[in-house]
Amino acid sequence: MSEHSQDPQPGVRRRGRPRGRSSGATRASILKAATEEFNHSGYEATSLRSIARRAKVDPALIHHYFQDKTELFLEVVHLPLNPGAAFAEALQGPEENYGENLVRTALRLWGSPTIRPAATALFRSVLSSKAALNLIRPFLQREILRRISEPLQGPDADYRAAMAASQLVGMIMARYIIELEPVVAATDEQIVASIAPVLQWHLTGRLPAQ
Amino acid sequence: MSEHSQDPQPGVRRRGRPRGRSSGATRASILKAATEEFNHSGYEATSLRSIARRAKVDPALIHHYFQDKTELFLEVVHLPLNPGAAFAEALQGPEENYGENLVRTALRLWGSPTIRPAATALFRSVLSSKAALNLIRPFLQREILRRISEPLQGPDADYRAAMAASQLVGMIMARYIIELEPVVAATDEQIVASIAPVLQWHLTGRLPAQ
DNA sequence: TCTTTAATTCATTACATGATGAATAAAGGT
DNA sequence: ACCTTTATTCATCATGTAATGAATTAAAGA
Repeated sequence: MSEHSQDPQPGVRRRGRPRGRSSGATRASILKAATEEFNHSGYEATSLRSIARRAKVDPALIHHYFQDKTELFLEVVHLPLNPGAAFAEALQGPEENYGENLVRTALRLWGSPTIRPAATALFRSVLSSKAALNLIRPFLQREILRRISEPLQGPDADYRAAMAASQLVGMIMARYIIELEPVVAATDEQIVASIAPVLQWHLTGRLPAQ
Repeated sequence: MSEHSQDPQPGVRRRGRPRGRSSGATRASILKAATEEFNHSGYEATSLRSIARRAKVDPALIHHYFQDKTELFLEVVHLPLNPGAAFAEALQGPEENYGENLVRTALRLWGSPTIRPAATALFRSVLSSKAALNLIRPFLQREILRRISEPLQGPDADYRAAMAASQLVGMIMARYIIELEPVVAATDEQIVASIAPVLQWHLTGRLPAQ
């Protein structure tokens, strides 16, 4: 008889549409759970089931909202990410500010609690396989590096932009992916003080005027 | 009748021990195939079957030589890798050479065809999941960063060592993992010229004397 | 020559995964 | 009141995975 009682067993949802629940909420909670899981384990090692578990939802429900795993992943990383524009903006002012503007832009992007998990998820997943990397390398070249090298002059502008990017990427890795203690603990201003001159050096071959 | 003929069907090996084949050879070829696969796809996305396929061997044979997947992976990355000692050696001479010595050490390590695939395999696999990262972060702190910060003075030695490491890691990523065209094409000397002053700056807060 | 040991493939197990197609229950429109 | 749409779980499938235990063949040792 107790199975005919209608008290909702906690944690287990009854089959069928629940009372007064608007669609957007669970869809968003699936996206949130997916972001966290992809961020933690990368694309390959994340299973739809682990996402469903985290979102407290049946795995099949994910397929109701998203066609398949890759579509879900793309939505996770596409939503908040448009770094190209941000970096282009960083290179507006006078040349001697490029370095500082770039670090500050990166720190601002990764400082945002909506952008950071998506961005690190993308990082993790892309770095974990050559195949995934080949997919986004053109985007990287075109959308990021191109914009950085554009305002530079000289035949090796591409090389210098890439070297600057390498320091930026290294800093992001150290602080947000590897999470090296001293880099995590440092203030944004310390990071700027360390990194801006380096970017300036890579980009222009000169040091910032002090 | 043709199935009773004894001409060896090419590509398919007969069951049982083959003629005149010494153990070490296939074991080594499995290791080589594993290195390549782990390097290409990272730990998670690499299957024992894909390794077996590449080594032209039955999957079960892998278990004959290696207990399980993780043991195989550990052997792939443990064999050629002892970067701690190499970096410690780089910090022997006078302080004004630290930067240059460090880049050259990194370039030499990654230049070796036996070290490079194992090292990038480790990179890929470790970066792709927080769990894997937590496993080797202590090693990283103790074996690498500690050695870099040791000869430095000042209260923020750990921070400066970490920042230097961030530029090193960024360069390695750009050149060997992401494979940005201009960085791949650059000569070792160009890289040294770009990176050594940066490391020097991070480590000592000063630029190299020119 | 006989026996043991090693190298190999084959057959199978147990399980996780992504995906699909119901079934069920409520909401919303007519 | 009906019908359609939507949100949800359930049952199930096909596939791929790591792993294990034979079976088979040859080498090595006695």
